[in-house]
Amino acid sequence: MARTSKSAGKPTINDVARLSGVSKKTVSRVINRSPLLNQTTRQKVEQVIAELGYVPNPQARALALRRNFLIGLIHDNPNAQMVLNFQEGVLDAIRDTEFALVVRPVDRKSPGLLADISAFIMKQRPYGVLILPPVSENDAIAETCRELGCNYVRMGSARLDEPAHMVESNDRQVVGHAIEHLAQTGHRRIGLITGPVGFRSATEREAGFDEAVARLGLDAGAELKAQGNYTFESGLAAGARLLDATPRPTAIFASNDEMAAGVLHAARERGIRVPDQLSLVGFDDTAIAAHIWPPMTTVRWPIVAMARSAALKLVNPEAAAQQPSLFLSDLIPRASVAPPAA
Amino acid sequence: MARTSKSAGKPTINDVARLSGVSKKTVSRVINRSPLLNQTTRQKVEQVIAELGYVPNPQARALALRRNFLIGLIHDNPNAQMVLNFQEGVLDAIRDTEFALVVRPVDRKSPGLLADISAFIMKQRPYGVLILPPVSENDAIAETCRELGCNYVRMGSARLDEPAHMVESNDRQVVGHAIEHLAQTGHRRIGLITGPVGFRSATEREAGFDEAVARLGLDAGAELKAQGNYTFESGLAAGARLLDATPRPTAIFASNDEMAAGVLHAARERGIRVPDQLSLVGFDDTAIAAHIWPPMTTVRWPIVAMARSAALKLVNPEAAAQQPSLFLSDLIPRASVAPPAA
DNA sequence: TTGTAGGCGTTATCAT
DNA sequence: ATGATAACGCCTACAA
Repeated sequence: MARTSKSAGKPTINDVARLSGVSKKTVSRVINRSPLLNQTTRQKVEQVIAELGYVPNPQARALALRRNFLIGLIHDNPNAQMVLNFQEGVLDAIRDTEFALVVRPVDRKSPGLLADISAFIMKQRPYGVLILPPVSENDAIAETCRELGCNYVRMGSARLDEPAHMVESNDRQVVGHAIEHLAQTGHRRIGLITGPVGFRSATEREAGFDEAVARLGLDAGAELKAQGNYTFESGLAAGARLLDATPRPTAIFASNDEMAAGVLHAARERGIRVPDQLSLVGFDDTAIAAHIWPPMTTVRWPIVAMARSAALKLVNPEAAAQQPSLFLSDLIPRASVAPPAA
Repeated sequence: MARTSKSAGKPTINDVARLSGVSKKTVSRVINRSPLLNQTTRQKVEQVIAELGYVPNPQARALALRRNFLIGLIHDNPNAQMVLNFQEGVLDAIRDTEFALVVRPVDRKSPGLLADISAFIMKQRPYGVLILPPVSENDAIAETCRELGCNYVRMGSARLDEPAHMVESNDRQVVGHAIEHLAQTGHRRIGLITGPVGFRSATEREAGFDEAVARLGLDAGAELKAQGNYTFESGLAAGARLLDATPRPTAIFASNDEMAAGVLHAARERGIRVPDQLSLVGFDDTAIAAHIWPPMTTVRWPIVAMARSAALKLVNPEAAAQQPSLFLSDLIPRASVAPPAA
């Protein structure tokens, strides 16, 4: 049987129209669920669509509608699991829609960063973009999006933008909880390993630490802080500095898990047992946190939920207003925290 | 000044044509680098393009050319770092082209897997798709791609398809190297933790193990093998089984790093010191391998290079023939291997 | 070397 | 409730 007139290629709206004896526009109405449509007509067309296995051409739609259905994901590889979890959440939000997710890794240290992102937006003309930390903290990128008329949502450790353009976590507060947890376990001398200078996540976490230390009246002092940059090696070095001090802290909060793993190594090199002689708390709940020894207490962002919400803000303007912009992180207690040695 | 005639919206090919006093077609030729073009004309048009900031609309191009410039990445989250490294490699290959990378996570255990992938291909009509293990091992997916006329390249632990559709690693061989390395260090009783049944990577790694054990005349026997499924927990359980046997192996090869980390825990629970009393080798070189204690000897796929090559096979048919399909993995020696206790 | 006419598959406008 | 016609922005065929 003649499936389509021109036997080659995928069936088009014309094939459907001809075979169901209606006009293209009517088929288009069926596709787009126009309310003013005779039920009989609709069913007839839907049947032909099913028989033919017709699927609308997204490029043609994009051209006619003057907007496409691609969501861009811009990131500079914060950590692999975060990016993947985020992708999962976005996919969850756009499942069974015509949207697709286009990834765009960038290099935040490249001088061409803005040009790179501009080129991406101009070339692909995404429906909107989602921006992950740490590049999300760069206001110039948001400004570029606005100039190009590209909608965007940023993910970050604090409110960097209007709620419509943000999904944020409460880093400051949750780090406070982590410090409280350590204090309740008996620690009064707690060290901090900070994140890299210029990262909002780093300053938020440090602020949460400082506020909690002050609030709880814990030991304070510059010798209890060491600068890190979110890498394992920096955690190793910073941990060494903290652990070689006298008196040394009985607990350390590292601003991410990689650095916490570095601290763990530093402790082991010195024969300091965790958690007996040193308690340790990380941040991110990466795979490493659960799989090192001892399993590490850490903080987890609800990344999938944040991603889902971020995608909805972009895709579904009506639902967007209902979406929260603040998401609460959780402290995940594991075995790296114990009362300090007597 | 009048930037474009209809002041609204992005400039189109018509704007460029009008302002440079040539026809659309000529502009089109400039865009597409047609060789038969007067130099003067070309420069004039290029200047107008630059002034206007004109960027061709990819949707319109896609429609006219009857193919778009999206590359699909289909995966079932093997491990986060692998996916991200792969994305990086692909982006590297398509940098400064009009291609973009669309990610499509799938659930290999879902009964709707094939339907899901079909829907993706029919809806997005990608230029081609890249498929990561373990879903890449599913021949039905490749068959679906072929039926839908969608080009594809699979990544895997062995040759699953024609070279044009494959980038593969030499798992079997490199596991052999790993076992040789252990044997040269003095081990003769080596345990294996296998990957999940039905995974080609698992069978390849096991085959490499078996072949090496036979070739080197090492201890063999069912009690030296334990079934895992690539998770930390399965490594913990399988490691327990191996370590509770008498005599116990002096070294264990785990078919991935997560399981190796589990073995490390199992050893620690039993007071067995690594590497003094037990040597350990993993596979994948995930972040955890380098950051646990002791840093773990493991095997690394050249994922970025594989991804780059896979993308080129898809995108650049001329260069595709030059692309290798076999990529050699490396053994990364760290501190988890030492001579067996005397 | 360049231009004209027509088409890619869809949607919007304005009829009927 | 449905249809004819004209976009959308680009490319191919053919003509000049």
